[in-house]
Amino acid sequence: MGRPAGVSGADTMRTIRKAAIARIYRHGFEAMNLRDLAADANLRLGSLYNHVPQKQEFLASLLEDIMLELLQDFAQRMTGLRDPMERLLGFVRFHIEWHTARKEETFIGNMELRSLTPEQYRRIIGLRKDYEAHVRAILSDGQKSGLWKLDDVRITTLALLSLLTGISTWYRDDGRLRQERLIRIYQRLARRMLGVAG
Amino acid sequence: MGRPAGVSGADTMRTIRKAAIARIYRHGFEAMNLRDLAADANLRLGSLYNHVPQKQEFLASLLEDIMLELLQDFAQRMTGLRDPMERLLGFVRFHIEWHTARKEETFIGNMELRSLTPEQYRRIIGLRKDYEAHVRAILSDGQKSGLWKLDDVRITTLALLSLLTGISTWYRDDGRLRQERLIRIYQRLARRMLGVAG
Amino acid sequence: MGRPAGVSGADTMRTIRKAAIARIYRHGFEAMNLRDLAADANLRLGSLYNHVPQKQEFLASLLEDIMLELLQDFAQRMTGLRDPMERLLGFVRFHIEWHTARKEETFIGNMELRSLTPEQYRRIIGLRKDYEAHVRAILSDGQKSGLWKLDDVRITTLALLSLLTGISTWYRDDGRLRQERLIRIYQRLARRMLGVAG
Amino acid sequence: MGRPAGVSGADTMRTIRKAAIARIYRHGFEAMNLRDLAADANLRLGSLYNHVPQKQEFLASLLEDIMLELLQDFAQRMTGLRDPMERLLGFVRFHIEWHTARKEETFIGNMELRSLTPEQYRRIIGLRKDYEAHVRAILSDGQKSGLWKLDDVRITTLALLSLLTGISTWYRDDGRLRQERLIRIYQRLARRMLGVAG
DNA sequence: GATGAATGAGTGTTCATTCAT
DNA sequence: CATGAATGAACACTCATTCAT
Repeated sequence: MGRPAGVSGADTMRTIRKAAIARIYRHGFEAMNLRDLAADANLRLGSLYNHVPQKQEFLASLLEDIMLELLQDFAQRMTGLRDPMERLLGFVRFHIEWHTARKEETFIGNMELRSLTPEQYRRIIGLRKDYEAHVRAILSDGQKSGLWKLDDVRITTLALLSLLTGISTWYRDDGRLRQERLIRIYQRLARRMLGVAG
Repeated sequence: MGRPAGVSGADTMRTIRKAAIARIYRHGFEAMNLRDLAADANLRLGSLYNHVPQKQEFLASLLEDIMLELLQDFAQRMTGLRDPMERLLGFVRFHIEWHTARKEETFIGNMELRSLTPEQYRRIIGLRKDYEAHVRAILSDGQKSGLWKLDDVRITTLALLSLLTGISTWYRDDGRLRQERLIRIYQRLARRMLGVAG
Repeated sequence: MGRPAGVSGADTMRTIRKAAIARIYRHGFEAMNLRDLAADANLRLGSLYNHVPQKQEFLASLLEDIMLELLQDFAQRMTGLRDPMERLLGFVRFHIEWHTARKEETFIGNMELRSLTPEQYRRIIGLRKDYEAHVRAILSDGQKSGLWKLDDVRITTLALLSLLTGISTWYRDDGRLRQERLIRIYQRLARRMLGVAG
Repeated sequence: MGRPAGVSGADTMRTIRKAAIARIYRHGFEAMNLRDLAADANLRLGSLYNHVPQKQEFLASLLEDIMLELLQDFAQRMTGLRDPMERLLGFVRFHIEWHTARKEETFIGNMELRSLTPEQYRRIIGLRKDYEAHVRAILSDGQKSGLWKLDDVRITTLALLSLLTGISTWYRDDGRLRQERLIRIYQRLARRMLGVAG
């Protein structure tokens, strides 16, 4: 009943988060019950609460972490890129790589916002807006420097994000398209959409 | 107690469906409880079952109806259009009009598939594929007739659908953009994305 | 599973309240679990919630009803009595009769105040103060009319109430003292305590 | 982690008991959870068990200690008093002093008996009876020596105890009455109640 | 002696579903 | 058709207790 040998809290936590993401991805947050989640982490239900506060707050922290990681990885990838075109292509590549490698995370990051309390919703949606703002900055800079001429930068940002994020709804690792090819196709679609010869 | 004057069964049914769609839209199917739904239709919980089968089957029928209406409206709108470019622009207009006018329906049509049983899932997803096939046919025909030259028709179909459907995640009736302008912008984005001068 | 023949909601409610009072009396509110309470009323746990809102709110409503009944019965009994001495003796009789006939109710009415939320506490304690005020009025009137001469009316009120209410902690229906004799003894103690020859 | 400097086991124990008494006083034994209790003593839950046996047994030992202290302090105070009247007044003073100085202890000593196991109950209630017996002896001796003439010594003992113990339900250290005055008032009430001119 | 972690047995509460009236 | 009431299965969450470290 006490602590088994060689078990660290941080490890357990990681296992729980992974399992939660998988479960939420498959059937949604509401449909995930904590008994099963505990079982995934080789715990009894009660033990889960040594790691997780409340189901509801757990979701928020999960989504927040996902968004923070996304932002951080994005920042790192964009480091050093100046030219808007270069940044555009870099962004497309990054977004697809992230959204295919972290398919489950991004999916629930988009779907489960409605399961948040209003307060939590504001917290997470803020991070989302940050990401959006970075993308908008790229389009805006390209617009200013005459690289492309858009009807509406704001709308085009949202359109571009929808276009790319949509991938996560059908992408399968074992699908017929190698990821590299997928990136090339979407980079071209993006360039064209902005009216740059592709 | 008998039926209150002036209330017909079909009306009640419509009220229930509307209320269900609104509730599912806001917080998801799992989070909709039937007592509240009944209240929306001015019924007590027990009475709901005079109109609705099982919660689960109710969802399936809701989604099916939505998809059938979408397909039917689409077919009607496309009638008489031959030229792929004309069809493309018509489709963009139709899709946006439908997805903004029926924002809640389309949203749950995309989100709640995972709440279906496998059997129901197959049933509904089939209709979805039909819609997709119609769109793919447009792109394919344009490709054959040399109107545009796409890397991958299948992928581009999905991309186009994501692009357009994404609108329903942020569109607000009272937003700054009139719908007509939105359609124009997206028609241009679509044309450009296919590599047709916009 | 539906409603059994000949069962009325009001009857069930009465049964539940009675059972709850008995259970709370014996082991306290916290120790009363709703599964057992339901069983006392021949219900399954879920059915209890057709009659009871929340455990917490149920307690408050129980205590409130007890206090309201006490006040009402008190008012009725005091009707027509003017002379402070008559009222004093009438009050002693009433209080003992009520607190022995309704031993369980009064006991939990005194004990379970601490299980209330602050809000509920204020609600109930207000009624209690009303009862106290009625008793104080008797002592005060007697003081004014020179029937007795007390050091402190307020304190004596509390003392008198403690004196009488204490009975409910040891009184047993099958005890050696007939109730009538008990009343006589306490009436004498009360008169004496106020300094009136007994 | 080792023991922090300057903290002895006995101190910790005292802190825990104090905290327990305060918590039980406020919301009852059942409502006191050990995690919070540990926190009060600056401990984590697990560490509590280095000091405290079982929750249940802890309560019994708490109540027993309280009763033992009461008895011991009572015996000490009564030492040397012979005359029943002197003993009566001495008892009233002692009881009030103890029950106001140790308000929390006496309160839970009266309230939490029902949370004991039958075995523990017998153990504690025995001590209570001892105290009662001492008080009864005073009344009985006074009766024999003709100091007062009571209808029923046993009942009057209980009445006297209720009268005095009731103070602990409303007494506040910062209240309007100085303790000395309170004692005088109650000594008078007691004398009068026994029919001795006050 | 202190701590983090695990555990099992509850415990209140929700909810879809059924059915006599 | 509407309704009140019953039911079982689930569910999130709590808590006393234990024990390797």
